[in-house]
Amino acid sequence: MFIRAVNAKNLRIKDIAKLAGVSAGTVDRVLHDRGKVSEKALEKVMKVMNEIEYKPNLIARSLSSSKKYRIGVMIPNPESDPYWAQTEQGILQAKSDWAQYGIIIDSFFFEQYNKESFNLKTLEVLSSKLDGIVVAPIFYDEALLLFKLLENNNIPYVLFNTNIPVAHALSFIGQDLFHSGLLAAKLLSLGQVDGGKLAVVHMDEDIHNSIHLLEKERGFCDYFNNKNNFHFEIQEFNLSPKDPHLNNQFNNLLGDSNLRGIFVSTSKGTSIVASMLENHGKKNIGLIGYDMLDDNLKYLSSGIIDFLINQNPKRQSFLGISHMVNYLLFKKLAPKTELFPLEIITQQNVDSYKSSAIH
Amino acid sequence: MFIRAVNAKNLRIKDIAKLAGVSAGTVDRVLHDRGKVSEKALEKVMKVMNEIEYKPNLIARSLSSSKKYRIGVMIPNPESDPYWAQTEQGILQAKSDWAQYGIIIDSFFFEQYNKESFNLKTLEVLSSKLDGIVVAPIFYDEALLLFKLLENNNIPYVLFNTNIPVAHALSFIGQDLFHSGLLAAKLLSLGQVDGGKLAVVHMDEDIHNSIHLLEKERGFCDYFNNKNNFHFEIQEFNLSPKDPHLNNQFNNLLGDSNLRGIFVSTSKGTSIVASMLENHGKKNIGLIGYDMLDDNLKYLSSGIIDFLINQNPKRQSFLGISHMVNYLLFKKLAPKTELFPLEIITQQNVDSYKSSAIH
DNA sequence: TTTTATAATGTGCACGCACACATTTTAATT
DNA sequence: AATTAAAATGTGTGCGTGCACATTATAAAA
Repeated sequence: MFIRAVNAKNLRIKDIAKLAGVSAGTVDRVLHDRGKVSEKALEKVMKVMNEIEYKPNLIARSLSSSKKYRIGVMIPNPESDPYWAQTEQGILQAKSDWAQYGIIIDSFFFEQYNKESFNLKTLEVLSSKLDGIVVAPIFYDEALLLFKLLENNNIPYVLFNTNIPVAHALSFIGQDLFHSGLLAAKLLSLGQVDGGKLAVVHMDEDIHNSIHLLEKERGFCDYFNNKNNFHFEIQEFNLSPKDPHLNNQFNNLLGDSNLRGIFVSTSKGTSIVASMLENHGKKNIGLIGYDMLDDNLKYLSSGIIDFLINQNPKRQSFLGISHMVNYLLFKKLAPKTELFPLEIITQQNVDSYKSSAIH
Repeated sequence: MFIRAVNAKNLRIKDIAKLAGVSAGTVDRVLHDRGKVSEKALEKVMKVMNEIEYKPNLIARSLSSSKKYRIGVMIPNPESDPYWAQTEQGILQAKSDWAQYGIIIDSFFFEQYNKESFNLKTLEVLSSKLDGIVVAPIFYDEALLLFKLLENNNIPYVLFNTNIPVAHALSFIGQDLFHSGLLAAKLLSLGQVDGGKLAVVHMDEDIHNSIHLLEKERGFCDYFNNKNNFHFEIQEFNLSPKDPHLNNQFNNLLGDSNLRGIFVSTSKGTSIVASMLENHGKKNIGLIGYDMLDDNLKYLSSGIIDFLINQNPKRQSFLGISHMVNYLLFKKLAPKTELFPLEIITQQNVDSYKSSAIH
């Protein structure tokens, strides 16, 4: 028969102090490990702490400290790409949501295809005296430099969109790209009775710098390697939207009468390929791409795009910032990696996603 | 050239008082419409309020009032159905999340197929002096009675799972069931080249009381009505898991060599049908059902179930409670209806959903 | 023992708001 | 003009923490 504070509720620091026979100040020092506590006192407080499950009142805590935190967010210029425009939506949402908690959010836009601009922004960020950074580290080496500098200055940071596992980030928010490609393969092969040719299209300025796109391709191919009942030939295309020969390359690709389906690894590329398909009047070629951008939705509803995989850029940035806020404000640690579900968007459920407030 | 408090930030009640030339008490009375304010003072305060966009510090507010709110949650007994067990997970999550904010959550379980038990719980809830109710109102008439009583006692309530639009609920959380059925139809017809028979199976004790299941069926049929290139015959089956003739009825259904696919409208029914299919060794019949219950996931990974539509019971209850908390604690109004996206679960993305912390 | 440095402990205020209560102003009545 | 009631306004305290600062105990040196 032991006595236990089962219903232990609402015990304040003051109560702990009384129970331990010390002052609130001493309890505070123990709680925050500030030192200057005798062994005897420490023991007494610890004993009470173990008996009573103390849960600090987070509201009181954040009111008391009521520090104004500044968070910096680094993403590619949202004006240059609708994908990043959606990311910015999440930032703006977070901004207004957290404003009342004294959180100030500053955005830093670099150029999507210009590594040097990332370095420039890194310097800007460093000199801005921020309390935390949330960043989409799309340039590997440049990001490593950023991380090193942040760590030197003891500034916590959160990653999203692109994972860099060697970083000491508080958290990463994004998707499992291998499985993303795998899923695309499955969806593209649905309803395909006999084999043929499938194309993987990367529409990016610099594919060799984009490990994440290749990861999607790897997943895509993996699906067919494990299904020996399917007989598909898979071909990779690296296209650049600025390439003057783009049209020729497409003619090449779409001219193949064996072509059964196309998987596009980027959101912006998806609508470009869709428009090409539309122009060529090819309606019987499957098309899978990424994200609920306006252009993509248009082609989805007209049936040219069959499926979209939603990467949820808006929610990624929003959650990244929220994790940082929770860390700064409430000292709550976010999960080290938070992988978003691979959401499948099709004509029939697209509206349910569009209207959903939780996205 | 007008002067505007654009950067209006962090203005406290005290500041408004000073600006308006009154005391903080007067501002407080205006803010909360407590009366006892002269016209002159009211005008002065209002003028300042309009110039400066006052945003109360919600943290300070909730600390100050620091009332202990009690919320009641009514759902069917989670032990009788894994779907409701997941719902309970959301309740438990909310319970631990909000505990530190002084929110107390009490659960009230009624019997899934017993309307009278709902009435009994209604009385219990009423006598429990709760500050808000979150309920899955699966019995229409009985729920109306509950609502009436709650309204008489000025107790706010939130609905989830089943919508009852005539209620004056703060909010409803759930899905658009018509589109849910529509989506099921699309997915089931994927890869079906020629026609055949499709079955809609309702596995419920009392289908006539379950308008929501019929809504799914309506959506399902609607898909084929709009696609005259498909030639499917659709047949409806109302089965009860307790029916002694269940096996016979299944033999009847599965014996039909024209059967191409089955759509099951409930989560529990999905695994039951799946097990029957497995027993009959029918692997070429498409199967679509609901929710990521353990049994369903087993059949999904073995390929008997092709797709699951995720209703997200856990998140529904969690969000329902969160809406109530935000209303009580911060006076924040939730959207009148919050429709969850129709999430498509398949072998290839199921893991990304299972590991996702945001679900 | 007295002095002095240092470690340990305790006290009090601010954070912004809500609400109770005290005080002052106004108007009505004698 | 004096009294009184009511209306309007102002003041102060608590909510639980965090943190700065004041105070006390302890031990070492004189």
